[in-house]
Amino acid sequence: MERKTKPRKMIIDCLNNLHHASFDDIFSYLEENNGFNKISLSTFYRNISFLEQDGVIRKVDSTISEPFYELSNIAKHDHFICIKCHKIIDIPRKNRKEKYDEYGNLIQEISINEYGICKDCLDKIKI
Amino acid sequence: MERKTKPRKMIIDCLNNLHHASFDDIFSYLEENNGFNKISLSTFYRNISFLEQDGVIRKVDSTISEPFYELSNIAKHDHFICIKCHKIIDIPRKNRKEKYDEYGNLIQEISINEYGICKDCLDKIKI
DNA sequence: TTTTTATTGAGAATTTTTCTTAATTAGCAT
DNA sequence: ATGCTAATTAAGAAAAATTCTCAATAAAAA
Repeated sequence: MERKTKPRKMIIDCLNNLHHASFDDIFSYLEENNGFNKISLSTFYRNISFLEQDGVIRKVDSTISEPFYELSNIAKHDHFICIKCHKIIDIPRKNRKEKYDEYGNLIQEISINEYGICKDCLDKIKI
Repeated sequence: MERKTKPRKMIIDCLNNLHHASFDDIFSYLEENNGFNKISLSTFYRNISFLEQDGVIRKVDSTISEPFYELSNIAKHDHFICIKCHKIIDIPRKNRKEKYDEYGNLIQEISINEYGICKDCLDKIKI
């Protein structure tokens, strides 16, 4: 049976706050928010994979930076990744359902990453 | 000055043949096609990053399997990845140019991975 | 509260990646 | 062709990342 342990709760807590966080981001968060108790690195590794296998969190790859994690209890969406500030913005996705492409392959899931310059960075440049 | 050394030529040779290959795939290829000479692991690591930095090869991430490499001297395209046989199929891409999204972010590049069941696997299931 | 058993923490063990250095070799000049 | 020079290699050492082991702990059930 799966138990709601402190490390697991803190990882979820972290992602509820940060929304997108790399492995190291999450680990730092746990260290900072765990008072004087230590969080064991091996426990951390174990739980990241555990939560990932379990479908609680989701790993997203990025060409320009570390892979990051997000909670998967939210609607599927695409990601805009700013090449200047590395901010990640969730982009709502139109409802896509399974369909066959023109070659006869059945597309069940699509993952889209958009790379570019976010509005904030554009504004800074213009000023 | 950059030299066309044997290891580098063989990596490119490998990708010319296999089109998509993981780190291990490429290393195995080099071992098998290098006669009695050994290829050093450190040299291999060095050259994979070298060729990647240099823009000769490109790394593509996949949720369901190891990241794979491909030559980058071919037109940009999307990828269909079969969740059954893990085959990767290049999908031609309509010409996409820079554009602003509805939030004011400038999209310069899009990476699309499609996951599903390829035609070959579908055919096998149907029979 | 007590019992049961999944989970933790700490460090050892393993695996992956990078670094170091003498020997080699690709490409240029002769 | 032959020799020169600097980039590159092979091999192993070193460092970094990940997994494993197991006694101690703590969540959930009784």
